[in-house]
Amino acid sequence: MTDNTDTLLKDVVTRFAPSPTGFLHIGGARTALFNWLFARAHGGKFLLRIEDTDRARSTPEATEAIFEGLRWLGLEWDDEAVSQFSRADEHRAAAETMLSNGSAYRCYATKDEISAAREAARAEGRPPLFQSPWRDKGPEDWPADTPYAVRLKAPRVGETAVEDAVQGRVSWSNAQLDDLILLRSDGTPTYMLAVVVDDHDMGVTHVIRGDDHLTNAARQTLIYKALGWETPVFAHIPLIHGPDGAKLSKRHGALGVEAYRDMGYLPEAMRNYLARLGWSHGDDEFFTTEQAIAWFGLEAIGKSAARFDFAKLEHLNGQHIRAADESALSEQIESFAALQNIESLDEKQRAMLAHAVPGLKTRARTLNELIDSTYYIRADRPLDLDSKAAKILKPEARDLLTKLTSLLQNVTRWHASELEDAVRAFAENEGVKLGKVAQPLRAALTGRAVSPGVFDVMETLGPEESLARIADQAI
RNA sequence: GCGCCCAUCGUCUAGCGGUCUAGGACGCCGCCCUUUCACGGCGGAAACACGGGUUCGAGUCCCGUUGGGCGUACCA
Repeated sequence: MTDNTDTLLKDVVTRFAPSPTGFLHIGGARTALFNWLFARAHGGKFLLRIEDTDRARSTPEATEAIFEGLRWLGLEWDDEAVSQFSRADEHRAAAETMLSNGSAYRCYATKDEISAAREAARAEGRPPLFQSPWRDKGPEDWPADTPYAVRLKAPRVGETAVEDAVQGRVSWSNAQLDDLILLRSDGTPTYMLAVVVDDHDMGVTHVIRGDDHLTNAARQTLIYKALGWETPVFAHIPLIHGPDGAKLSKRHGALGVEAYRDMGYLPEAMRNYLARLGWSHGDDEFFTTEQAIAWFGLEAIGKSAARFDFAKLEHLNGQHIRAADESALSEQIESFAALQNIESLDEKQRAMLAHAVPGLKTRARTLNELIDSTYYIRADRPLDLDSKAAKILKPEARDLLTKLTSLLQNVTRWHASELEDAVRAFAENEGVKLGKVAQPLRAALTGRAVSPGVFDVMETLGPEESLARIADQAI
């Protein structure tokens, strides 16, 4: 049983259609996630289409970055990714159909004429539309050997409405919608045409995208009508803004998803955080991807833009780190370290890591912090002490360590609890607080003033290494 | 300019006319736990943008104002 009221939807097909002009940014990732979640929630398909019709700006590197970003996020798409550019023939054929059924026409207007008309309209406070004089012309009027664009013959009266699954019914007076270009004068299809033809041919049932496309939905509805096709369900989701409420810019969140990977965020945490941005399921904040799939529905998507908040992402990431399976987390730590060109662990250290992970993971919010906290495992003797650790190891502290050594050598079972008993007894004997000996121990053992419990650290390190490190600092 | 959309704590949000002296989460503050740092637990400060309606009753419906966002290309 799920919360989805529309589970009976058959054969759901969603798609993510980025243009390969840069990395996969956070807004795109969220759009992809919603499409993926919706498809998975209904047992449908999640398709990927690369909108590469702008040849000048599209690059194969960007396409690869999008693939990689999606894979890292765990948003596997079904079927092969479609290149929109490769479908230009189909787009042109659709334009021909419209030309022949009278819903499109040849327009010979020049760029200058068009912009002059728009300027004039704007100056008079009218909608800045270009009303082509070629709209009602016939073959007898067409100039010979002159390139022309193909325009949609959009209705000039009445209104066009979009029944949007998240925005509700939104309508425009047709006087606001102009005769958009279908085919450029060089014969190449425009985005507006290509999207409609591709979504139709790919069998897309639900178009879930950013609400910056809302007006396009109205324009595209006109094209669907001209072609005699049924429109898909539209769902325009609110945009993500930067922390200052303005558009995401490079300064804050407009980073590629690989940047988040490099900052040490877990894919499952990203999915959780991104899903929660604009969508909600009651008071649930922390959830698994399986739960998100079970709960996801278009009706629970809000209408207002959300700001990206790193602090909350970090908190959620910490929660996912804590919830992560420990052996899987150990592997993630190692591959993340490799990514950062950190020397890989030897067998002994790997065993230590496995032993230490439970104590480490409650202390880290990112993989970076986790790696940092493994310093004492990867460090070679003698350890580099950070400034706080050096401060702790005053002469009297070193003196205590020296006294402690023989006692430690006699501990029969090298386990945290026995070690704790021994050290506590020692502190009591010396008439000092436990902290007076625990802190120097920590500094000697880890080179830091902060670490998991010292007795756990000693257990992880084992007697030989522990005693050696203590000896390094003892007097 | 024209069109469209949005508006609950600093942030993400719950709320779908009465159960709201507005709930949760992040962040912040305090206390507890404690060998450090975290984790965890407990408590606190913190919001219905404003003005009109409608209604017995409005955070919830309507209108306006203000603020913000998006669109307005032979880009996608």
